[in-house]
Amino acid sequence: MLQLFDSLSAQVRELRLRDEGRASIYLCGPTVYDLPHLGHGRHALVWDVLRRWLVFSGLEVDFVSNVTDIDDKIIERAAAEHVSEAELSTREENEWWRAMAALGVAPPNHAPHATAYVEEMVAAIVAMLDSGAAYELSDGVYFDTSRVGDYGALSGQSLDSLRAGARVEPNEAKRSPLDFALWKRAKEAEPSWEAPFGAGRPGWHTECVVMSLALLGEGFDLHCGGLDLKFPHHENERAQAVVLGQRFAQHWAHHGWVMVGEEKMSKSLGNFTSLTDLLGQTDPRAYRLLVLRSHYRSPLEVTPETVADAERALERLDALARRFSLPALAGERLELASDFDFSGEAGVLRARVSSAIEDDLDTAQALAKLFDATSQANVLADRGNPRGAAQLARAIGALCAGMGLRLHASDDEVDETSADLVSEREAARAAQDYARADALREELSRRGWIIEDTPEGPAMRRA
RNA sequence: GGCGGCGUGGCCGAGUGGUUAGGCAGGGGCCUGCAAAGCCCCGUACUCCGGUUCGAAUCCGGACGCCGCCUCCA
Repeated sequence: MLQLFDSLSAQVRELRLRDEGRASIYLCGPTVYDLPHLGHGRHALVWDVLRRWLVFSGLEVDFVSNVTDIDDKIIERAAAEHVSEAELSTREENEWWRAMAALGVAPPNHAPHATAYVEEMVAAIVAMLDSGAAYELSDGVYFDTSRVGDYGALSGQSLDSLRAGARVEPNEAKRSPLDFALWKRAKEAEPSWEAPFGAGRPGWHTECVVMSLALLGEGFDLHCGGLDLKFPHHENERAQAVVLGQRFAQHWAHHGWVMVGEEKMSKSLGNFTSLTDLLGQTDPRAYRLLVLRSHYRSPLEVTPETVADAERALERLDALARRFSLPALAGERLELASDFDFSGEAGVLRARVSSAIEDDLDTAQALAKLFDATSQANVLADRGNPRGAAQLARAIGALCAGMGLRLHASDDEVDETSADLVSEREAARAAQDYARADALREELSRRGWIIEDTPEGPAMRRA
């Protein structure tokens, strides 16, 4: 079973499943007020890979990822654009799913919206008020962090040291600067929901704890998200679960940043590249490859150079797919190992890749094994073992698909004119008119085709 | 100030107490009409200073540099 770093115990340990054969995972999703950037892309890809691998390995996976569709940022942005909050969040959410689809990220089994769970959140807040873990101020309801003895456990800090580091809060009425809003009373013209403690909207931290428990139940297996969510967001979710008396996530996992030079990419720093921009000019699989070949907890540098590097690396795998005419493992369903033949060398490879991934999601190591196997398959084919080579190549394709990376054999439709040019070139070559043959290859190149002469004849692919 | 992380060959980027990471780029060769793809060979890295050890880039201590969280953030 998978060994995974757990942020709460601060060690790599086995991901234990509450229900045998079934994993329950919650991933904090986007607040939809702006375009997703490369950091969100990494976030989605890292956990998509984990999820796919579990499915590939034969587990049922309940994967829940929320959409925050009401929040201060949404209200601000909507006002600035003179559109309704709903209009803005719908638009941006569509953009999000478009980007996810382009990246090949499988949709969650559930994508709960904050606005659809307000009733449940109100009930939770009432319970916290009743138990004295929450208190009311003029502008809303706040959580009393002093009520949770081990507040800070997730971030490895004590209440005192957190308090010492807290910056001055605008709301001086809070009992502690660490206390956070469970409910914000509505100001003029803001979207709001009725509640016993006054009309308003839920705080962000309440949404995730309520929705994860509602959909996955108590003691679900894994809660994951970006490192920046560890504190305060996840800490606060956990604190609420504690005072609500509900068993919460049994394992916490956080992934690292996308870096721009020496800085974290973030919306606040304004140094971000939108996913839409990247996907417009790059094969999305190259970004997945880039993410896969670094460790999920390490910072990852994304520059035009590293992206181009990944594109060329991907080309090596695609070349393998072409050489062995690997079937396109397409389709919306997640791939299953049981659909493939992993006997012999293929099984050895599968074991290597599995043990790498199960070692705290060491996809870089897994990929290294796949590249080794790529050489191996090519060598086998070069040395007269086409069957062994093809079997290994199929395993490589399947294992890549298990991580969500689909290799492309060339299945480009060759248009009639180009096909004629290819025939002409073959004729020229047969007549040893190489000047003519090269001119035709040049012509095909201008038409966007790369032509390779193989023992089986000319092979065409899009440049 | 508190907490956490990082520093690897031209670039990206894993990992590890002694045995090849991997990719990309580069050089040489084979194959090819020439290419492409593929194969073979080549660089011999781990911030610095101490220490532990038969042996450390890997463990310990220190120094320097950098990053992040402590406020919204994947």
